[in-house]
Amino acid sequence: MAEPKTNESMEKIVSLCKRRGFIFQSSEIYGGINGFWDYGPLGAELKRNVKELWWNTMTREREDVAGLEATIIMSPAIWKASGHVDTFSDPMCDCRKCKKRFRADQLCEDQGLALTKDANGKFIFPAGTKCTNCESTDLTEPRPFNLMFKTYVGPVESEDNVAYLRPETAQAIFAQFKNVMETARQKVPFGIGQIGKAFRNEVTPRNYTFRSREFEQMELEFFIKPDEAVEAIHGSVVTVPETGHPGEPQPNWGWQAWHQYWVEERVRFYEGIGLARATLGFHRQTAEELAHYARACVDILFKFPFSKRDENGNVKGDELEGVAARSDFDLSQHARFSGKPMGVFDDELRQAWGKLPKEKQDDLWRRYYENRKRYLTKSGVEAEAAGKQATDDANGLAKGQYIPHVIEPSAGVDRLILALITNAYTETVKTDDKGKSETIYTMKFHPRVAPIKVGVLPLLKNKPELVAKAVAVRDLLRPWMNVYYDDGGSIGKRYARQDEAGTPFCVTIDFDTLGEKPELLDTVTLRYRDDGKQERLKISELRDWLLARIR
RNA sequence: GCGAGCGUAGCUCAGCCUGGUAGAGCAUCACGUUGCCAACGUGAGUGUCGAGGGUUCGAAUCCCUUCGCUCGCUCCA
Repeated sequence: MAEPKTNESMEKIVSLCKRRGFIFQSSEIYGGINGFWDYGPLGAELKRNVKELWWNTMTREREDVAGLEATIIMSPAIWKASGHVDTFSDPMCDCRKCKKRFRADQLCEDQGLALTKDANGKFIFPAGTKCTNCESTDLTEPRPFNLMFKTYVGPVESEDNVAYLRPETAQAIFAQFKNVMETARQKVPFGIGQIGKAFRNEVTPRNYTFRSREFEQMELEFFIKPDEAVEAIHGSVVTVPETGHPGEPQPNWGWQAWHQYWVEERVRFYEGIGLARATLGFHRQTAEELAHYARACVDILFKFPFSKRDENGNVKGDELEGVAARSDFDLSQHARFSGKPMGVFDDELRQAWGKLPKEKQDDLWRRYYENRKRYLTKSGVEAEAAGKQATDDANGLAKGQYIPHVIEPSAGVDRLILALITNAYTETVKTDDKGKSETIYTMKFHPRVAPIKVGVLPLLKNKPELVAKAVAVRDLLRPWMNVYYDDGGSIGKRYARQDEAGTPFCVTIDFDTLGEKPELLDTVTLRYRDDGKQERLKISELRDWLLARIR
């Protein structure tokens, strides 16, 4: 296994990305804008390929997932229900003396004080508030940090028409859950997939494109039955080992099996586009890290050049994707805030329930009741109302009704692009006959994601027959894949150019193609990017040969 | 947001200390050449030296502000 690349190589990677047209800084001619990035010609192709592979794998090739493409600006009520309006606007302050940063409300609380607001809604520290680190009272005034981009719908800027650019794509899926389920004729368990832009006003965009303010997500919300329903129908809920792929989905899977299934499915996806398991890392969130409603969350990490080493010198990696088991929190929140029912009716559950012995019914009823009550209480519903609502919910379960739970594999496209780029980046030192050495760069992309699939090159450009034949081969392949034709400079230089672009195959039209050796008429030289090896292939077989390797 | 460092051609960088209106290598383009891995020849283009302001007869060079990048702190639901 290759050693994780170091931070020095990061600078060279950034430089190559610009030089070859993978990634540019946004608005560069005006001095740039922090946290925003553009994809150049090669980057745009790479990203399209990745998104298309995700879309195909997650939706088209599955019976149980449907797609969605929702708007970026949605009703602000969505962000109240999701909790983003509250958690994304903490007041922050800095200590001018020791330079530590605090959440202003927590800082006050730690000292038995309370943060207040003045008449204008500005946060005010109570007298005597000091830094808990160095005891200094020289604190900057508390400023609200809103991590959501704000705008106004309609031409008048007033508090009544504030809207936000979505900070994640997931909520649109929950909001359209019912519509999608009905029109796609799906039944739980099923999923809704979406690819789209999201925006976060990050405090510090860092590490090249890794943490950007505008970014793209590929998210699946996979809706499953609550474990109590599975147990009612199948007698028990099967659990699977916490490592390894659990195999094809089974009807008696509970959230734990589905969660493990999606973690492993996602790892397969990454392996399928060239990220070996050894380049990935995993982080299973601890009970303290988990949100109160979450059952589990496994982050899939990639070992970036900038990733930190732990005390043992091991690189853990940074997050590409989080696979979260989010219980029924999201749909429940939208049911409460919108007043619209988010539950589903499950005939199989209704019939199975009727055949259960009384003790089993009571046990399941009680457990479902407790879960619902815990959720409602945690969400601030007062005890009596929560008890009543939970009773209704548990009675609903007995009639075949429940709010689906959800497993959420949520991936960052731009982070994945950066992972693919750093993973592909390879330096080779080459020494020529005269002992002069130079470093050559190869982007070893998996053919499935490579921006250019094949370079088509006439051996010499001053031989019209070679050029004409090469143009014909280019036009033959063009409807099927991204082809790059190049006749500039020497053949070696053109190979090198394609190596830097990460083109997995080059096809050279030479004198044998024209029939200099009659038995080789209409064959071409096929050259591999990674080892420079060559073989001969008939032009008539070229298209299928390439398609088999790039799909 | 705080602190430190940096910003000169598409890329990597020299020049800045000790002010006198800009250079190298690579890359790019054209023509020629080239019988398979960055060959060669000739020619061409490119910078308001990140931006704005100040000091000065004169600023890439000194000072201030600002934007961007890197690192540390912080943040990352």
